[in-house]
Amino acid sequence: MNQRGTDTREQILKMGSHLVQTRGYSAMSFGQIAEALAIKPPAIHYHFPSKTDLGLALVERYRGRYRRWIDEAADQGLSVQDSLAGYIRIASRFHDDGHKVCPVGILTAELLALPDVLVPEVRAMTDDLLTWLTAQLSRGRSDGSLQFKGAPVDVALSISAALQGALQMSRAMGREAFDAVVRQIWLGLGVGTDDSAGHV
Amino acid sequence: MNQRGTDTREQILKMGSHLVQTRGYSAMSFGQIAEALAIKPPAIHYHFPSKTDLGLALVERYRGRYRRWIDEAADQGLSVQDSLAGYIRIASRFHDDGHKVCPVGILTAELLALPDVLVPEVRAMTDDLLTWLTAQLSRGRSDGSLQFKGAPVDVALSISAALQGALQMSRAMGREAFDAVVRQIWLGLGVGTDDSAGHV
DNA sequence: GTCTATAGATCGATAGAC
DNA sequence: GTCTATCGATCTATAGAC
Repeated sequence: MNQRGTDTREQILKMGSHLVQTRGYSAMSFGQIAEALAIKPPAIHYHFPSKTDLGLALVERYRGRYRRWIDEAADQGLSVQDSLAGYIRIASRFHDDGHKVCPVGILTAELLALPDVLVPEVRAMTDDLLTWLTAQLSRGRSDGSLQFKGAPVDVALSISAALQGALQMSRAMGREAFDAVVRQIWLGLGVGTDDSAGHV
Repeated sequence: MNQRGTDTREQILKMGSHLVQTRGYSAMSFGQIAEALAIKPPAIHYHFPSKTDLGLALVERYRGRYRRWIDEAADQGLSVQDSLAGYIRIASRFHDDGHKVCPVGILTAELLALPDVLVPEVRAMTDDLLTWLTAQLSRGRSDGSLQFKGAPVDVALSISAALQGALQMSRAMGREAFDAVVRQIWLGLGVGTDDSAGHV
């Protein structure tokens, strides 16, 4: 209820999310979060009893935000191409925002070092993403706005894997690497390279 | 020179490589390596003064092994398709060997948490991979064994990004996820789905 | 080459004052 | 809600015996 407290909890989540997407879950610590928020590490334990609890809250937060984004896109009645462009734009913004990577990418990369309770949550988050993307691809093939070979679920897997890998590799190879992968994604969907890739 | 010592150094590298590809560089520790090798942590410092030195040696090892693999493939005069199948098979074996991921994938995912001196080495390793793959794709397009849209370097980026992402995601979604991405890669290269994906 | 002993830092976590 | 104080574990690293 307390205004300050609620804000601190949110700031912890925000900083935790930032650290996960930049340094990874293993390299994220209460000390780093506390320093950034100008509080002491034990204060975090009041909001999240353990690091595992914080990790769980972060994954739930990612899932919630993603679900909200999906609902908004549905409410706006976006075309398949615009929906996909919006999805790709999220990844693009991750890169521009301090070379962040996809939460699914970093958390699956670290999966074997994560607390056990986090694993099913990461799986569910990945599943959310794939279910939505597969539905969009099916819709696009049906309405003729997309042309591609293979099963929609296979293409959804390929696109999300490529985007995650591209975000990670572009840290070493630069933004052009990410843009190149986006170009190939649109090419593979039979969509011209005009502005479909979506600029900011 | 000492036989035991040389062997220990090699075993450290082997275990370190395993830990990097399963848990990540941040989560890899001298303690874990020492325990697996039935030695004490300080013994590792004799072979590698610091964890950074071990990290550097591991990246050099990855690069060396990859270069050797490339040379062997070149010596055997493999076709483009067989070369690509071999490359994909490496990734496939990673997954089967304890759900390992691609070293480039995990190290770029953790790049912002790595010691500075490791960054250019990871970049060079990534560049090695892309240079070879781009050359293979160009050769395949020239000799007519591959058909694809876009620049060879863009396709190389897309394929390697997709494979890295697929290895990571398949930890959460199972091997079928990896196989699906491999199918789409071959489809995108205009190659039938016969045995080109390479079994084992 | 590997050991014991030890240092110093950081980590996640708890108790209890305020 | 946040603090100080403190704990035990783990981590990287060094010194010196064997």
